[in-house]
Amino acid sequence: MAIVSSLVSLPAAFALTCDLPSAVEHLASRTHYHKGDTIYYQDGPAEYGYRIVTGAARECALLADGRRQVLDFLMPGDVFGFCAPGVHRFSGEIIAEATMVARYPRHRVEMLAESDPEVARRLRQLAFEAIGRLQTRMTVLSRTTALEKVSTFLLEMADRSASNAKNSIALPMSRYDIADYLALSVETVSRTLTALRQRRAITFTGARLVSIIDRGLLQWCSENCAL
Amino acid sequence: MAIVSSLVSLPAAFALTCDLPSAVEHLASRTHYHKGDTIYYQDGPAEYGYRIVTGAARECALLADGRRQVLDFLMPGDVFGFCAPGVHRFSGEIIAEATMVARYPRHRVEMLAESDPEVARRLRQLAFEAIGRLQTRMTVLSRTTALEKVSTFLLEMADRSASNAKNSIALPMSRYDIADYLALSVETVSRTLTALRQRRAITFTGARLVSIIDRGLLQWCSENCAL
DNA sequence: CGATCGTTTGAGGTTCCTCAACAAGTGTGG
DNA sequence: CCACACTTGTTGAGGAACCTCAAACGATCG
Repeated sequence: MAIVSSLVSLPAAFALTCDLPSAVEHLASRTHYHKGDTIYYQDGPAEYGYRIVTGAARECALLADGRRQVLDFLMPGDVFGFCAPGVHRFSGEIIAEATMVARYPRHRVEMLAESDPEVARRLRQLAFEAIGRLQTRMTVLSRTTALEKVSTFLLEMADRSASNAKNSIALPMSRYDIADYLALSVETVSRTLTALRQRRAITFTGARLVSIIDRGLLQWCSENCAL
Repeated sequence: MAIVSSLVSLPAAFALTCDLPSAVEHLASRTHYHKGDTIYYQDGPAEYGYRIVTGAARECALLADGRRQVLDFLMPGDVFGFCAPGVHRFSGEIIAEATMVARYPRHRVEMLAESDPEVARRLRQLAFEAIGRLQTRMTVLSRTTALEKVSTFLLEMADRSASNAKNSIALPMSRYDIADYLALSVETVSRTLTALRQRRAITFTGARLVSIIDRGLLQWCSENCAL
C-alpha cells in the first residue's frame, strides 16, 4: 500500500486558503495523496500537524479486539494532529481519491507560538473549536437511536461539505466508515438510510450522493427520534 | 436554589495547588459551593474559567426532549470552562457537599496570554489535554457494551479520584449521573455493578464506596467485553 | 470473465430500555 | 416518636432496538 504518493514543497503563494497565520503557512509543505493512503500511524511519532486542502480523510483507532472506530472525518479546511502528545493516538487515513494535505512541523510551529502571540492565539482558538466539536459529537454518540445518529450525521455532512448546494451531499466515505463513526453496524446504517428515503426525507442520486428533500423532517428525526 | 454560597477573594498565597501559572492564579477568586449548586448555566454568558480545588462537579447538557447528558465529571485539579465560545454550551453543577472552586476571568487570562508566552503555552497544553480526554471518552462511548462502559468508568475513577488508595474508589456521583455519563439507563448501571460484584471484580463498602478486588478482571472486562 | 468490494435486505438472537415494584436512608411535620 | 413523602439504589418481567449471520446484487478492476 502506497503511503505517500508525492511530496511537494510548494511556496506559500500556492495556498488555496490560508487558514493559519502566514508565518505558519510558510512552514507548510503539501502532499498529494490517494484513497487508502495513511498520513500517520497510530502510536507513531507525532511530528507534524496537518490541514486538509482538498479531498477528505478520517481519523481512526484500532481497538484491542479488532474493532475499528472512526473518531472524526476530516474535510477541507480542517486542522488536525496538533494536539497529539508525542505519539499519535490514532491513525490518519485518506478516503477521497485526490486529496491534498498541508503539513506543518509541530516543533517549529510551537516555537513560533512562543514568540508570536497571534500564532499562539490561533492555535488556542483551533483547540477550543476542536473541543466544541468533540463535545457536540459526544452528545450525538450518547443517548441516541440509530435514526437520530444518521439524521444528525447527514445534517452535519450537509453543513460541512458543500458550501454551495446545502441540500446536496456528496459523501466521501463508505457505509462502513459511517457505521464506525456512529457506533452502529453497517446494516443498521443502510437500513436507516433506506427508512429515511422511504419517509421522503432524502433521496439518492447514487449510493453516496444524497439530496435532502425535507430538511425539517430530518431535523425532527435528529432530535426527536421516536417515529 | 442557592447559586453561590459564599464568594471569597483570597490572595494567591492561599492556593492549595497552583495548577496554572502564578500570574493566572493571581486573578483567581475562590468560591465555596454546596451539593446541587450551579456554577454556570447552559446558554449563559461564559465570562470565567474554573478549576476544582476540592470536591466534585459535573458538566451537563439538557437535551430538547428532556433527557440529560453528563459530558464530564470534574475532579480536583480539573480546569474547565475556558473553551466556551461566548456562552456556555453546558451547565456546571456541584455534586459533592463541600466543593471549592477557583474562578478565573477569561478575558483577563486571554490578555495575559497575549503578553506572557508561558501562560499561552499552559493554556494550549490544557486544551490539548482536554482534547485527548474527550477522544478517549469517545472511544468508550462508542462501540461498547454496558460491561465495558462501567468497567472503564470504574478504572477511570480509580485513576482520577484517590491519589493514595488506588483500589478504593469514593464515587461522588449518583447512579443517575453515571447512567447519563455512560449513556445507559440507571437500571443497567446498577445491574452491571451487581454483575461485577458477583464476579468478584469489585466489592461495595457502601453504595458509593467501591473497592477493586481483581483489577486484571476489571481491565479485561473494560476491553474485551463479551463474558 | 472471475474476484473483490460496497451496498442492501432478510431472519433470528441478544442486549438493553421501559415499566414496575421494593428496600433503605433522609428529612418533615404532626 | 412515628407517619409520610422523597430520594437513591436494586431487582424482575416484557418488549423494542440493534447486532450477527446470511444471501443477493451492482460496480469496479485485474
